[in-house]
Amino acid sequence: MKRHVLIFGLVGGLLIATLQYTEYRFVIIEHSVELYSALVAILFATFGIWLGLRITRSRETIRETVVVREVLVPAQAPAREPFAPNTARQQTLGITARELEILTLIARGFSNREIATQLFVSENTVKTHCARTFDKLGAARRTQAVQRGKELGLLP
Amino acid sequence: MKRHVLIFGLVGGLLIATLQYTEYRFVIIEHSVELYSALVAILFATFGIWLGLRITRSRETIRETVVVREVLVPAQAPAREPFAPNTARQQTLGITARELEILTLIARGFSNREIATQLFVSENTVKTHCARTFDKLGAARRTQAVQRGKELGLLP
DNA sequence: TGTAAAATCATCCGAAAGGATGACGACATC
DNA sequence: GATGTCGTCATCCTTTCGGATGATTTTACA
Repeated sequence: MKRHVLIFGLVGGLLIATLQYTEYRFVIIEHSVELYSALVAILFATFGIWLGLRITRSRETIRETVVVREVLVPAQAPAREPFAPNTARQQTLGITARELEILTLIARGFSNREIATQLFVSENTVKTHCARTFDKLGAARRTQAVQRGKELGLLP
Repeated sequence: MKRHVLIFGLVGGLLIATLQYTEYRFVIIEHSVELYSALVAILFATFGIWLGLRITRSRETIRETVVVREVLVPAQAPAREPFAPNTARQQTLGITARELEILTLIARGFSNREIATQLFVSENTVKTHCARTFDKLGAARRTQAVQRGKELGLLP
């Protein structure tokens, strides 16, 4: 709620500031009353809409809790057929087998250190592979690399 | 909620009062009406956008879950496209809608900062949600959380 | 109206991850 | 033998993550 006031105040302040800045270039106009009325109208129209949406929202939450019961179905991962990575794409991207191997381990949620232990290499090596892979995939983070890998068919 | 109305009205009234007060210190030009209108339009457009985003955000999560339930009824059908998160598992794990929302964004490869920007919250908040989600999933890293989420049918 | 759950935000601190860069050996190929 | 690729390892530095903890606000509900 503090934010509401803050933002409102900000908008107001901005308006005032702008008006003050342009002070010398403006004169009072004859229709200012109508203008202000319009402003107030807009303000309260928006406010009304906001209020309306807010009220109707509480009803939908009730409907939600009613329906909750009828579903308890697990509905889970279908039997996964052996995954075949897209080797063509891998080659066009210039991703080596080792890099894909490490990307797979990243996707399984391992840290660099854990990967290094599993592959019997140093953590620095893993990081190098990571950096190269991220570069080839255009990723900045490992989660992004995993996502890209799945999109490109490199990962299951 | 009643307090919202009060404060909104108060701030609004204050804004109007300020505008009326400064009215006497302004000068006019020929196109002031257009400029004025444009200014007000821009301001309230911005305000409206913020408002709209805020509203849709709150109810989106709710509506989402409702739709999801209807889709989930035909259960074990493999039709892959419309993904239905495993709500039962989500509830047994105590993962809230917001947490799942953030987990989804993590899976898409966004950083905490990016997620914070998208959801209009602070990075600290995202981190809090992350920590809670990781705890509930028994994950130590975000990649691991994503992996667990997919295993449990929370993510596509 | 009071309460409990969610969501929000913050700060401190250490660990993990990432960027940039250089280097070295194994191996294949031309 | 020169060249190129790949895998390996390192250092320095910055950014991002994650853990722990406390606080306030919002929302739903009894």
